[in-house]
Amino acid sequence: MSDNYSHQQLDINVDRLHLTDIDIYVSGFQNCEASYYYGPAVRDHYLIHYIYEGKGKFEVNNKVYQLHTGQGFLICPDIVTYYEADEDDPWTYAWIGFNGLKAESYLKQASLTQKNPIFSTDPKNNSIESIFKKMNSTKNLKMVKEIKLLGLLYLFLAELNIIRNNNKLSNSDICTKEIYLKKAVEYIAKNHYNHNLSISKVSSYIGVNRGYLWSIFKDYLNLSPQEFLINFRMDRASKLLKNNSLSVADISRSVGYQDPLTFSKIFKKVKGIPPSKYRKDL
DNA sequence: TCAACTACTAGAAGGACGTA
DNA sequence: TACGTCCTTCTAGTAGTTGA
Repeated sequence: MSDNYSHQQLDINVDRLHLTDIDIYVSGFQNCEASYYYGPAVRDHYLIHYIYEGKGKFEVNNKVYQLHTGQGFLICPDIVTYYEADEDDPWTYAWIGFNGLKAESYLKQASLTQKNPIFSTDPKNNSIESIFKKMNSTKNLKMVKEIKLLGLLYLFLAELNIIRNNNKLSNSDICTKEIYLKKAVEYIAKNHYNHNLSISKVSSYIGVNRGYLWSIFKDYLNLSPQEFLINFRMDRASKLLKNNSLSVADISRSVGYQDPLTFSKIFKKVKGIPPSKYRKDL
């Protein structure tokens, strides 16, 4: 089973699947020097930059975007990007990095995608800028920093949605296949992966034919439903192995395998080493 | 044309047993 | 307790088909 999956539309990477809707990775602020650049490089999460002032260029997918004050750009996971501050009027920007089960979906609702990574704000009523300023003001906080950033990120996505009139979107605008896929992923993730779950049960729950569900998974994730489920279980098991009070048998039952031997075999196949050795190497 | 389904076959899951 | 090998059962993958 390959670790690298190229996906047609959703860009969901199984290695980075989260059990939460949104996980905040990083946030920051930078007053760049002339011609300061980053890349070409890839990120393992979504990263949004907002330009407070100045100019610069952003390159992705062989396209070059000349950007200025009040604009911003999205970097998607596993996509090579390059950005550089202007020589005469270098930009000052803020950024926030995140990932999660609903990251892709929320960005899409705000019309921010790999193919459409640029956004612009209204200078007369710049609610986006005030949100990023509030994000920057959390830098000295400790316990509540992530919670506050999470709230501000949701607010940013909602504001962007309003700016682009995407709040008029109805469910009928969302592809049926994506709804099936989302329901399947949620069914697996929300406490069904740790039971005796088969792909037939998932397809029955959604109300589509198993073969048809397989083709949807392949189209969007370049994975079969079974591969997705196994990857999800092994990812969860890897996290549980950090807890030394749980035996391998306990963990195998916790991720849906009644037989610890079967679990060990599959874990070794996916991760390359048996669970006991994986724990020792931690 | 494409969403959705059918049916055949390969291979994954898991049980039994042995070993360290 | 954890893992390896062998074997059987049955589930999942997918090419081909249907029908709106």
